[in-house]
Amino acid sequence: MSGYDTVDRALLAALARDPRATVVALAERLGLSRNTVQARLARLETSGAFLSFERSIDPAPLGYPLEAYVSVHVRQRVLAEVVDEIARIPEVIQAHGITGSIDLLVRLVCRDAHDLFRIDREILAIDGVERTETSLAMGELIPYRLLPLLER
Amino acid sequence: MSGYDTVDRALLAALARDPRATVVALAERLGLSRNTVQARLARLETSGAFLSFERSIDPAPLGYPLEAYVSVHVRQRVLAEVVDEIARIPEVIQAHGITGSIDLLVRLVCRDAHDLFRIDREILAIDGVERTETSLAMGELIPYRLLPLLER
DNA sequence: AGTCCGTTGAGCATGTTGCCCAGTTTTGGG
DNA sequence: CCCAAAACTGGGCAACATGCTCAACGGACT
Repeated sequence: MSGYDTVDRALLAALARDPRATVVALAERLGLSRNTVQARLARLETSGAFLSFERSIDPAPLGYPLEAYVSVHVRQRVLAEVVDEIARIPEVIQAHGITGSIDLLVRLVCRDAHDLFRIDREILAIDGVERTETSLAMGELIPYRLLPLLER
Repeated sequence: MSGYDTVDRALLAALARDPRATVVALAERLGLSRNTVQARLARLETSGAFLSFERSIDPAPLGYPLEAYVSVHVRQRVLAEVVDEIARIPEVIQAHGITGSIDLLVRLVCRDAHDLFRIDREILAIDGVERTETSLAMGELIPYRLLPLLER
């Protein structure tokens, strides 16, 4: 299942470098035939190698320049319900269940600090939420990247 | 600068729903002329509305099914150096400087729990790192999304 | 030997892209 | 209120990429 061979990784790396690259361009860059690249790309696509395109849209120009992580402690029994409630908040863009003392790590974007407080209160008001801990992301010190992993 | 009008947001939403949609398809879906859509798309692109394509590549099939967040406490003076060192670890896919007691929130992927421990030790060994707190992401309870924000 | 799989080169119809232009509508400032 | 700038529209066009098919070649494995 996990089996990507060297060619697949090279293809993904080339794509990561230049997402707009045409199939023919990728083919000659990798020294492969256009047919091969097309087949492999199709296989990668259907095998689910690509995530939603939403991840590539920058929330900042939309008016949400700030990103924050909110750790949410939840009464275990009602975790599912709490998640449902949190999912209703549009500013929440992702949430992970995590190990450790914290139950939920919620990732959200907001317009400003005031906005963040509002959303935080909204989460706190949810039944089953015991405590939250909000951390404002000040800067992306290491910008999202996958190339180091692809190039190994 | 932040100014996206209704049409831009609709365009982005349509794109988020169907990333492979052709320009003509988007045009008729929005009831606009192909020329307009093409112009707006070009403007969005050059204005930096889109982030790197790497974000749309799933690390899991690459052999890294696990994701983890590591909170890193750093001696303030050497923050930059610590970030440089952490950036050398290929499994690190992102890092934010955040407010609160924690200095650095590092996001990484790994092959398994053993792998995670190894990387954690690697971070701990960096000069200037005082303490780390590792949380394994158990599941994406709310999958990454931007549509709720686009649709308002 | 025989079979399967990935690759290659070729070809072809179709659709999309990127660009041009002129005319019309909408927008915002004076 | 009017004018000018900006945005939108419809049309057209050449170049190109796509998706698909086919036959042929090599390597790996039974």
